[in-house]
Parts: sequence; C-alpha cells; structure tokens
Amino acid sequence: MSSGALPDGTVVAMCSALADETRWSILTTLGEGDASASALARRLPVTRQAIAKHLAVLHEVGLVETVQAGREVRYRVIGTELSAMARRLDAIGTEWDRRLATIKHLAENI
Amino acid sequence: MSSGALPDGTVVAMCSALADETRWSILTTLGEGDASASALARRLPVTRQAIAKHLAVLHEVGLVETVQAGREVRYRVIGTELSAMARRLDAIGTEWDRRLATIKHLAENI
DNA sequence: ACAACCTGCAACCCTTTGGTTGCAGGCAAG
DNA sequence: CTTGCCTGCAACCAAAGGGTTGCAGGTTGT
Repeated sequence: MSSGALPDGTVVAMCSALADETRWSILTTLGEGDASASALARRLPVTRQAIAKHLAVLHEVGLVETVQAGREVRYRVIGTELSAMARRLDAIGTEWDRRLATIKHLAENI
Repeated sequence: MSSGALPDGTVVAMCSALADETRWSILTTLGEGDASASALARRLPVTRQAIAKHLAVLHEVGLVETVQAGREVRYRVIGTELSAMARRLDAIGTEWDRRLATIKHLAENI
C-alpha cells in the first residue's frame, strides 16, 4: 500500500527539490515563459551559477526540461511529474484521515 | 492565481518537512497507529532525540498532532494539511501543462 | 520510597547545501 | 575577425540540518 506507481525515493527527491524558496522563484518565473539560466539570473537576486545548480536539481527530478535554442539553453517547466506526485500525496493524506475516522467510529460504538 | 488558500511559505515548509527519508519512516510508522517518541525510537534505527526533532518539524507544519496519554506523549498523523497541499501542487502542475498545450496549439495554427 | 520509564533541553560533530568568485570554452552577431 | 554573451567546471565559504551523547525533571508502578 505504501509503494505505488512511482518509486518511493522519487517523492523524497521531488519534495527536496521543492523545499527551497529560490527554486520556487525559478519555477514560477519559468511558469510565465521559457527562459535561459542567464535570463533567470537577471530577474532573480542570485548568481547565474547558483541558478544553474538549481536548474540541475529541478531537471534531475523532471520538473523542467531543456530546449536548445541556438547558443543558449532554454528551460521549460513541466507539470506532469508534479501532478503525479501531488495525486499520490493526496491519496496518502486521505488514507491517514480515513484511518482516523475509522478509529473514532469504532470508539463511538463501544 | 499563484496565491491560494494557504500561505505560500507553507508549501515550502511542508515540502521541506517531507524531504527526509527518516521523517517518511516516522510518518509511515505512525500511519499504522499512534505512537510515542520512545516507541518510535525502538522501531527505527535512530535515537529518540533525533525522532523528537523530526516530530517537532512534522508538528510545526501540521502533519502530526500530539495526544497526552498519561506520562507519555503519543503522536498521531494528520492527512488534512497534506491533502490540501497536494491539491494545490496538482493545480500548479496542471496549469503548467495547460500553458504548454496552449503554446503548442498556437504554434500549429500559424 | 524506589526503580523504571518517558520527556525535554543543551552542547557538540559531521555532512549537506545554497551561494559566491574565478576561469576557460563556444557560438553568434557586428 | 573580433567582440560580446552564454555556457560549463572547479574551488571555496558559511549556514543549515540530521544525528549523537549527556544530563536533569516528572510519572507511573511495585
């Protein structure tokens, strides 16, 4: 029951990727349109190299994909993996609450 | 559109809480039934103090609640917050893919 | 009353990680 | 061709985080 469609370590990896404010800034910025690392560095208060590291992390868990555009590498945000994990988290949370409800229901019928 | 029902920092905090293997071990163990910190320490390969820290983190983001049971403090896993964030993440991911689809659709109609 | 158990707080260590600077390479436009 | 911009790699730094040991305070049970 605890092991679903996507490997268990994936959830931890993706949550780890999402556990950073700067990374969310990058993601929301990319949500407004594809951009290169340098372009992101101009709009955000961090260095290009820092952004490059973050993009590497995001790419590794499948939250962004790269698109070669001439000499620059544009990054595009992908929602599929995120939605997949979200559905799984929702299922886990629901099961926890369902268990809770069952316990309380049993307690009332004593 | 980017600011929903729950504050934005909450998502980062919860993802940060979920970005640790040991914490997931604790959560899944609690999923099988409430337990105290010492009880968890017996079943998991870490110290009770380490578990106490993790439980504090989980408690702060509302993933667990405490129940005083005599001299011991039992912890209970809560799914509501998790499901709420999951739904939000799903919405974000869906919107990203929707934007992508719109771009591609526009590209075909040139 | 005494022993056993559970809790909380504090100090400490090591690893991870977010961020920086610096440098070298490659493609594109003038 | 040369200048500018974008990329990649490496070294380095400081802060955060996971984990441990140690100690003191309360409760329960015998």
